[in-house]
Amino acid sequence: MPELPEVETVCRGLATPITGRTIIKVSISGKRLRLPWPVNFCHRLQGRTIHAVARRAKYLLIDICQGETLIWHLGMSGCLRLLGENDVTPKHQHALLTLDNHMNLSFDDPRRFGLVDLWPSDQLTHHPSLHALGPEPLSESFHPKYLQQQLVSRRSAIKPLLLDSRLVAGIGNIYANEALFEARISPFEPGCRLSSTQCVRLVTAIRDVLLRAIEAGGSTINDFVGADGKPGYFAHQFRCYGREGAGCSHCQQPIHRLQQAGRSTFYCPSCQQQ
DNA sequence: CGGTGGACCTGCTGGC
DNA sequence: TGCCAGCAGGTCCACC
Repeated sequence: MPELPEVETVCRGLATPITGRTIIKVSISGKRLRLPWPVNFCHRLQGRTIHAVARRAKYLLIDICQGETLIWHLGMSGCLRLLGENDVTPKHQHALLTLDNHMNLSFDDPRRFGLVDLWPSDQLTHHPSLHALGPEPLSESFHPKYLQQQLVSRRSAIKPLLLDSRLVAGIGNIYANEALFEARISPFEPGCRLSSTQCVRLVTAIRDVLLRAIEAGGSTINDFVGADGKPGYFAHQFRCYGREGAGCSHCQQPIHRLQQAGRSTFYCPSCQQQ
């Protein structure tokens, strides 16, 4: 579910309502997520005031003052949202943070691929999950020349390369497919064979697709909702992802689907030729 | 070193 | 209706 635009949607949705609030009570399911729960997690959060909410790649960073930051990853199926006192408890809720205005920050994650960690704020770049991340795709450091430099020695196909967070952080399967479609580049093209023109088109397409998705509040496929519980609407704008057999919006030829490095790749064989 | 495939989990869908 | 296979937005690790 959550790729960069979905995490950005959650981040923006949480920032105003929770910044400045104090955590008065914490409970967890105790079920293991991708990492074990931090030692004394509940106790360490109680009484702390939320100072800021930010995003890095697909990680939410919640600064809880006194020099510590909550690192929160939603995995494949995680939802982090605000619930009122009378809202129904989600079926797979693993953490509940009660704030001093009696709102509850609820983390629900059926597949338990999510990650929660507590880390010194001034050491965030050394966190094992954050230290090797490449540039943010919406930042100025992700530009066509950078991309081409990174690809010059990479012989594998461009699609799986876009999912490598060391090269560029936060692009997932949906937006890799959509960006390559928009740039009219074959997902099977070896990275090192992309021309500088193609790199320009690809960087532009990645930015465009991500920005349009953020504007639409992310993509809801089965269950994604923002911090306010509302779904995202970008799935309505998918041009290739999940559209196997449907007509390409440019040439009307059917969209194909293949497995590539274990993940589904959707593409138009006519518009995205090698 | 670079690339692939499996593992981690649960839930949904479609076919029989 | 019920069972089963296949699939899913992410990341890490072992293996070639």
